[in-house]
Amino acid sequence: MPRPGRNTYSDQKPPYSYISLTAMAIQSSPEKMLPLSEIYKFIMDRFPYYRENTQRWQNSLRHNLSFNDCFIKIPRRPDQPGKGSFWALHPNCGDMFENGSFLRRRKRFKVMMTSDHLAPTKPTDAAHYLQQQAKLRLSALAATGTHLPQMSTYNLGVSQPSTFKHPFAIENIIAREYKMPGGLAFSTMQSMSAGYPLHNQLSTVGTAWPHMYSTSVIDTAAPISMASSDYSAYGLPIKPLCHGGQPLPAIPVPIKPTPAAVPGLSALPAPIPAILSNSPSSLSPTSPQTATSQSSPATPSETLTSPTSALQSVAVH
DNA sequence: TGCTGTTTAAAGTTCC
DNA sequence: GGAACTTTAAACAGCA
Repeated sequence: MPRPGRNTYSDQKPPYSYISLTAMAIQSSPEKMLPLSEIYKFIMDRFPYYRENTQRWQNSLRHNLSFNDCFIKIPRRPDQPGKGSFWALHPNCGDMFENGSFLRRRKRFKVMMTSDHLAPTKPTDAAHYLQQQAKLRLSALAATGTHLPQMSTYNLGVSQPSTFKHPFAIENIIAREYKMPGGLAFSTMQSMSAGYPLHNQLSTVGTAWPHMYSTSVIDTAAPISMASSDYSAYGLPIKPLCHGGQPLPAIPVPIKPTPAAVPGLSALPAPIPAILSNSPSSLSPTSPQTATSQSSPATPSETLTSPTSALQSVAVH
């Protein structure tokens, strides 16, 4: 494995797996779905490390898209000509990274075939479901007078008109707790919800994640619409995560039962596992080793802790 | 022709 | 130490 150079911070390899990078890109789009080329673009825009050896990592990324059930291929509509399909996140893949490490998932997301005829059980059903959701998002945004660019020229900034805060939304990935040397932790999300300016935290971000291109930090400084009333203690949303009130087709399946796993859970539609899985205990700091293992030795400021998964569903009807 | 998508294989890394 | 997961490489087919 090639290691990023140490002389420059910005070209360090980000502590994210291709899965999380892809999820970030998808979540950054208003429709929560992107063509492959836009996923490439998102990653290269934000992580200079990935502006080199593009053939290598793009091949890996395509492999991940095809191989992992958490990504769903959505065919283009006739009015969306272009190459390739759109890619979306499976609605229930939100807690894949519940251990706080975006470098490695604790459990793999697997689509379960259920007998529930009300739930879309096949990937094609999920794709159709997501396509409908994308339409609804656009309709809702259009109703509020929000202009959306063409799909091919998506605004890849983090300030999206949608209020949906998926765990993979880049603002959520950035807005996580930082474990300070000595065990002191502070929550960027708490600061944000408390109305604190982001400046101090952002400077921390710039130090902690130097691999992230500076413009993305600037992007993060853009006003993030996040009503503090939407979040309870621990930064968890009060509003339930729902997908049009429909049961969701799949849940993340641990390969091995974990202590946190509830027996028989796989048989449930589990509409809000992403929230439930982010219990306060799961928000406790985890080893920073995971997040920095592939980069040069971590500095104290590079220690990462678990994300604050602030989920908020977009209001669509 | 180049991009996209799928599949297989192998090696490396991390977790339990 | 084994299992699970990630990364990388490669081959191949389909499509715009």
